[in-house]
Order: sequence, then structure tokens, then C-alpha cells
Amino acid sequence: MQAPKLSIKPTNCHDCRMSTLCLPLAMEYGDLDRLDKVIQRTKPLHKNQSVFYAGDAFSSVYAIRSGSIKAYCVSDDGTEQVTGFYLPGEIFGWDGIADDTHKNTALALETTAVCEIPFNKFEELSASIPTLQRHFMQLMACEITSDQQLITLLGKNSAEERIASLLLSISGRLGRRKLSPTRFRLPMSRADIGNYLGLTVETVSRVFSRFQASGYIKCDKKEVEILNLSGLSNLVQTCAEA
Amino acid sequence: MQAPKLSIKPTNCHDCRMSTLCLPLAMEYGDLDRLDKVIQRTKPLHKNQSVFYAGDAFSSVYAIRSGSIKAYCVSDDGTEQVTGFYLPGEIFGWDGIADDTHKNTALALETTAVCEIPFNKFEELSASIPTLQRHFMQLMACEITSDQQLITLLGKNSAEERIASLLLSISGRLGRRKLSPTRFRLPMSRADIGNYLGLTVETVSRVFSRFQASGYIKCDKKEVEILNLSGLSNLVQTCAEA
DNA sequence: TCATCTCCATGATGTAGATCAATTCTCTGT
DNA sequence: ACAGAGAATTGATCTACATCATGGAGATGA
Repeated sequence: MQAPKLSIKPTNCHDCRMSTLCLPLAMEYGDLDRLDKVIQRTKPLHKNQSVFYAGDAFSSVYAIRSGSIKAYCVSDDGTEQVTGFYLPGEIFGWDGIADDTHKNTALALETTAVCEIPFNKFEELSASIPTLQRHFMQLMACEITSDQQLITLLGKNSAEERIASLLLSISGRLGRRKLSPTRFRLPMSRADIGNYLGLTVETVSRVFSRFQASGYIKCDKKEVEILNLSGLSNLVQTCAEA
Repeated sequence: MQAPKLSIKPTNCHDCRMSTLCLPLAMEYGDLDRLDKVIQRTKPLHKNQSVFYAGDAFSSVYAIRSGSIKAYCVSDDGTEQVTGFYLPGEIFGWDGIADDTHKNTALALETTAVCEIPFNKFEELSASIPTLQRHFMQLMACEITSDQQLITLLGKNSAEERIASLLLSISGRLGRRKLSPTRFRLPMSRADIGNYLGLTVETVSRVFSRFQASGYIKCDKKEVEILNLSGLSNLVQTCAEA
């Protein structure tokens, strides 16, 4: 397999377009500099390469610079459970903090660049930068609330509501990154979506077809255009906005 | 309404039976003393009293000394979603960290004593007690992994598997608190269980009956005795052990 | 270029659990 | 001690989604 030719320039936290998202807004300039020094920028992963595997020792959390990540775990009987999709500017890898072992495997869904944030270095830093500690806890708390929203979704909502909700979630998250909230490419397969939402591939496929027939979306394979955002919103009832 | 007569003696973290659970094991004696000073012990709540409501400003997290708590949120259309049950020694209230507002309401399921841990005080302390910070992050990470297990459960498992899993979870958590893992009182209603597990009351009730008929459990209303723990375990496939 | 594979779409059928309904049992307050 | 409300159980029926099955459209590799 040939690694794709990519022109990712070495960068730093100061001019990273994502920094207001993955880093605390209130951090001092000098503090950002100190954080910048501990962050490792690895070369881009290509599709299906992993950042870490379930069972790996936990040492870092990761921020996505570009691309997307699927997190999933495998149960004893071999069935997969997708636990999350992560988009640019988002942080993943918390699942390892509980007992220093990752519960999930993190896989690149496409060519993806991540920043690695060594956790022990981060802990040292955050003792002297209080906003950093608070910010990381907030990010973890976001993970908790978004997981709890997914729980609600899985417990109470129909197939259509679940998929509408996922589309809206992705749309909103891309929008916050100043990317188009109405035209985007879904990086994951229908099977991944179904797995994540507790549905079969067939049901996912049918719902996409129905959404298209009803004029909510237009889609060709993974390319999606949302035509009626408010219509989709009306299909969903969430516990709280993400 | 008459407050029940309770003989809860003023206590402190040093002789709290739970301290090894809700507090870091590795903390120095002097450190524990400093933490002890900031923790507020309120008088016991009785059934259906709330610790905080969804929408309340976030200021503290809470540890349960005795009793039990149900956390739930309410969506726009008024439907409830139970997001967790908390037992003695467990900590709840993280859901407010993300944006300083609680997402959930926390309600006492029975007469319940909680310790309040003011978050700003905790943050000050944890700057000088590194293990404290790490421990809190671990507790949050536990919340994340347990939420993700619930996601798996809701996405992939049958009604019987979900309920077996809940019974085993409660059993295990009580066992870790040196309480009987095979005989206990479920503090929550069948409706709460169903809500939490994405099932209707009727289904919960039927599964309890079936479990009883199969000899897995014996139960009279909320009083449960697990007769065949390994049998129940065989019904469940989890992503990872809690 | 053709064979193989994976992904996606769509139709036909089956089923677990929801929904509707009725009864008993158990708290709660006066 | 009693009335009324809520909690739990059990039965009958309905339905959303799973399951099984087929065919096509793109990728990938020899």
C-alpha cells in the first residue's frame, strides 16, 4: 500500500485553526506556548490505520487536525460496538484514563492528522495552568453529556429519529468548525452508522432513501446535502442540545 | 411530611467507610485532612427530594454516603430519560462541568445522605495534590466507560440481557462496598428501570417474572435475591467489565 | 481486462417488544 | 381505617425493525 502524497506542513497550536476549540479560550499566550511544546504532531494516518488499540496502555489523548476517527470496542464474542465518531477539532482517548488502559480502538476513517497530547506532561502543566485543567474536565464532561444523549436516543427514539439526529449532530459539529453544515461527506460506512445507532445496515439504507424521497436530504453514496434542516430537526427530540 | 428520625453522626473523610472508593487511595494523610475541610455534609434527603435540578448552575459534585440517587433529564416534549442510578460510595454531578449547568436532575430514591464537594475548592486543592486531580479524572472516565457500556447494551442487547446486566451491575457495585451482592433491595421502580434500559414497564415486569420462573432470581417487589449469578452472567455479553 | 470484494439498495417475511387493557396489590394521606 | 393513587403483573394484539435474500455499482488487485 502506497502512502498518499500529502502536504501537511508542520504547524503549532498558535496558528492551528482548531485551537479555540480543542484548547481553552482563556489561556495566556505564554501558557499556550508551553502546551505547544509538549504536543506531538505525528505524520498523517491513512485510512484504517489505528491510533491505539483496545487494551493498549493509556498515555495520551489526541486531537484531530483533519480527517475523522471511529472509536469502537469489541466484546468477548467478537461483536463490535462503535462508541463514537470524532471530527476535526475534537479530542478522543479519554476512555483510557479510568484504569490506564484503552477500552476502545481508534481507527482513521480516512486520511487523518492527529495531535498527540501526552497525559503525564499535561498533568504537570495543568497544575500551573488552572484553566487548562478545567478545560480538560469540560471536554470530558462533554463526552459524558454526548454519551448520555446517545443513550436517550437509543432508548427512546425510532430509526428515523436516530439517523436524523446523527446527521444534525455532524452538521452542527462541522458548522462550528466553519465547514459547511449542509454539504458534507460522511466518512463512515452505513454499517458503522447502523452499529453506532443500534440499527442494521438495511434499516439505515432505507431511512436514507426515505429521507431523500421526503426531500430532507439529497445524497449520493457518502456525499450528503441537507435540504431541509428544520424539517430534520422536527423529527428529533433531544434531551439537550449538544 | 415528617422527616424520618435518623441517627447520622457527623463524620469526616478519615473514618468514612467509603473513602477508599470516592477518594484517591494514594493521598497523604495531611492531604485528606485538607480535602475533608472543604467537603460539606448536608442533612439526609428523604425520598423524592432533589440534590439539584436540570438547569441549575453547577457548583459541586456529590458523593453518596448512604441511600441512592436517580439522575434523569427531561426533553422538550416532557419525556424523562433516566441517565443513571448511583449507589453508596459513588460520585455524581459531573454532567454540570461542561458548561456550568446541570443537564440532569438528581433525585433521592430513598432516604439518602450525600457529601457535597464544592468544585472551585476542589480545583484549588488539586493544583497542590496531583493524585486528587488524577483521581477525579479517573472517576469521570469511569462515568464515560460505564455510559459507553450502556450504549452497547441499548444498541445490541435484548430485554433479558439488559435487565440481567443491570442486576449484575448493581450486584457488583454493592459487593465492592462490602454489601451483599446476592440479596438487596432495588431502590428504583420498574418504570425507572425500563426508562433507563429503553424498555417499557410491562417488559421489565415480564422479564423479572421469567427470571424468577427460570430460577435465576427470587424477588418480592423490590427485594431481590440472586440465586444463579453465573447463569445471569451467561446471558450477558459486555464490551468490557465494569 | 476480468475476477473478486465490499458497499449499498430494496423486496419479502418473521419476531421481540410496544401498545392497549384489565386486575390486583401497596403505599399515602386524612 | 378507609379512599384514592400509584406500582406491578399478566394477557391480547399490533408494528417497527431485524433477518434473509437478491442484484447492482464501485473499488481493488492479479
